[in-house]
Amino acid sequence: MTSTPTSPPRLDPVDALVQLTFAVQTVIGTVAARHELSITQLRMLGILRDREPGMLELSRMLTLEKSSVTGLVDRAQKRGLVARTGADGDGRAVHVRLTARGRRVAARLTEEVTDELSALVAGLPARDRDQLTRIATRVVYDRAAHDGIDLDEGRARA
Amino acid sequence: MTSTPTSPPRLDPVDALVQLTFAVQTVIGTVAARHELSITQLRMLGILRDREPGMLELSRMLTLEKSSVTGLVDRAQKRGLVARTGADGDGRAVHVRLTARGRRVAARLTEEVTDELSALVAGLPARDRDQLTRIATRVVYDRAAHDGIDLDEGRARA
DNA sequence: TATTGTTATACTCTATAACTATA
DNA sequence: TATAGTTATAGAGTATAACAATA
Repeated sequence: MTSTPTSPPRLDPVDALVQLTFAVQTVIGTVAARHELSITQLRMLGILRDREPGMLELSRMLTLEKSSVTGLVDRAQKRGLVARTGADGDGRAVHVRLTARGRRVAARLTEEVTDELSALVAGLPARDRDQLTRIATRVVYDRAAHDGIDLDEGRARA
Repeated sequence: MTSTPTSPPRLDPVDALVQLTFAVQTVIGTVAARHELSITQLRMLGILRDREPGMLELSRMLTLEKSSVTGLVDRAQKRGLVARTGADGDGRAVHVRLTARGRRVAARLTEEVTDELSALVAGLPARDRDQLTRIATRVVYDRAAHDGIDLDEGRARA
């Protein structure tokens, strides 16, 4: 033991970030499982809240192969959460959108994740919570810019 | 567009945390995939760096069913990364430990994750990186305490 | 009886490769 | 030819339930 009982714990920067991530993933996974959904399905529903992407577009957003997305959408569709719509002018393209039921489920998931993540950071001083949000936002935007992705692209509204 | 070009983006606190998490998971997943490992296998190897837990203990640390861990350890064992050792006094218990090869792989994974996560936060001012580490550490320790888990329990050394 | 671990079974998730249909 | 999407196939990951062995 090199630390005294009162010294604040100090994790390795990488460990801290990784373990924070696993904690958040566990929270999200628990919420998803409560609705018999996987984290991937939850992510997809989250994405579809304000977009109606094509399959390929969706695969890029989820960082998955298009064939994986076929199965993902198949299963969500079978459960009445999403629908495929034959698109605009392109006879090949298919767009994916939430059904009314999917929208209700997505809203509920958002609520529950918000509640549980709020609980996760409830022990932090308000100032630290703000810092965390600010810093996380910056990392996310920096990364998106680095990857040439516009986070607001294709959204229904800003 | 409600924001001016120069206003810093401001995500919803929950979105920011969730998206940061997905970004980190993507980084970890990429490193793992490079070695043909899943994130779960990577996590397990990380845990085993300084512990030799029983199967049940391991399942708790990974938040998985014990039967899931059986398969996980089976596959890692088949690849020569871990070994099962019949334990101390208890004839039922099995302990899991890294092989020499597993240890080398774990070290390499740690290195690569460190490099890539460093890149992820490289755009942040040093002060923000420190804040992120401090806040993440606190969340992780708070959560562990909340769940009655001692993060240093069972470790070879502090 | 309770605990530790494995086995049997059934899904979901994922990728690769080959395919269909449209552009 | 190129692009959007699906199908076929195979393996990993996961849970539930039933089981074996030890405590």
